[in-house]
Amino acid sequence: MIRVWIADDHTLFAQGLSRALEGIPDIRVVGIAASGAELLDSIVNQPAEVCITDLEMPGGGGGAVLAALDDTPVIVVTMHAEVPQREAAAAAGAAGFFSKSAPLSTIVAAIRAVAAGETLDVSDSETTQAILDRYAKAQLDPGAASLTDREREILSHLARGVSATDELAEILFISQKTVKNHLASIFQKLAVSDRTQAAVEAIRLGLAEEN
Amino acid sequence: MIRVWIADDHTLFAQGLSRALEGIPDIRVVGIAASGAELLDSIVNQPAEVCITDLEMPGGGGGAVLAALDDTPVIVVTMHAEVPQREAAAAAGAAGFFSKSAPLSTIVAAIRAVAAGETLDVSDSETTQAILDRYAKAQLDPGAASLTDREREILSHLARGVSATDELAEILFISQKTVKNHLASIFQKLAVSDRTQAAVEAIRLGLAEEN
DNA sequence: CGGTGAATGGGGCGCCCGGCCCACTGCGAA
DNA sequence: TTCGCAGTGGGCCGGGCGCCCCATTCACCG
Repeated sequence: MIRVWIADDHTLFAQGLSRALEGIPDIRVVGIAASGAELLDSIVNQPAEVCITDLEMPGGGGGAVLAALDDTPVIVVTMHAEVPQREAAAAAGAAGFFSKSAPLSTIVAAIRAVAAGETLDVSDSETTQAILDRYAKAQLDPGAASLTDREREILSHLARGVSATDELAEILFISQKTVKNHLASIFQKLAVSDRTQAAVEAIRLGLAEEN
Repeated sequence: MIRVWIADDHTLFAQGLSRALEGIPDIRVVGIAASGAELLDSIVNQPAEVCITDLEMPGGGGGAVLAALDDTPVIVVTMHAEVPQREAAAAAGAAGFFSKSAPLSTIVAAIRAVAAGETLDVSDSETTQAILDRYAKAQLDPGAASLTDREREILSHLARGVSATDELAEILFISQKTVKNHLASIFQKLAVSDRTQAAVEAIRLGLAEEN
């Protein structure tokens, strides 16, 4: 579980990014700040493995964050992704640099990469891309990662509110007994004890959107 | 259920806003576009009640959207929320105008307001705020709206994976029988038949974050 | 060719869940 | 003051859920 702090004066962006990251099973947003100073104040009580910050902010921008946080990797996400900003951020110690035009999946991969100790060289986009590819897929819990296709399919229905054994059997064209067998296997892998907890976990893992 | 289109070349912002709005029970994001032209192309096949767009975008900005969509209200959300932009957007027929520094709750209220036919006068912030206050709370399903405090409390625990009757009773300091009575009342109000469906619905209604 | 695991089924069993009655207390509104 | 409702609690009962055994088929892999 990678804990992340977000600092951005564009509240909508920060809240939206936070919500989006909440859908990533191995990432948790522990706080949102509207300025670099606010972030530095709060991160003491609420530590994190990675910080995401904008550069230009009223009341202390990302530069202060880069200067103050030596042991926590900082990813800079800004609108003005020109070469001067890239180089300035890199010189200040940024572990990554991305435009707000980048897709969510890129930021997610970058968070995992810098959390693992990687530094994304802003001047070498090829190497950066290669590193991001290696961190593209979520580091799922050992249990969730071993789910089979059929089990994931059942979980997606559970996450949408199809909970009765007979309904699941009808949808999947299998006997009720097989549904219960799959569920028993799911319970074990997710370390839960009933289908309600399995549904909650399935939603957290983002399985509701599949199929 | 208010259907919303989002057009913004800042992919991260658009995806984040989309995710954030998905947590609002009476709003559904039906599409994301990276430019105004892309939005106008796609909205034909996938209609919506409200559009949210940035102004400056490569490949057709929000101006084209404002000009083309007469019957669908358009909310402009941009970083440069200066007076000239506000007035230009209003003259072009924007139903609302907000900075990306605005909190999510403001945008949510604005979506509901313009979906109901209101026009948010960009030059009169007092009147605008009064209108937004009236649309601050979600238009919940008749069932969900009649939930009592205790029922909401139980749902919030369900949404976090506390599903067993004895655990719920222990947390709430009441007997297991009372827990089951509350659950029976919840099932009726939410039109569901078991606690798994209730948990899924509770998460959809955003009750997991409460308490 | 044998092994492993996924997917499909079966039987039995104990217990909890959900549905249906009911009662009492306390608070606020009519 | 009376009425309604939220919150608390009880009893009863049938059915479904979760858990434990088991078998068969098929694909893949060493």
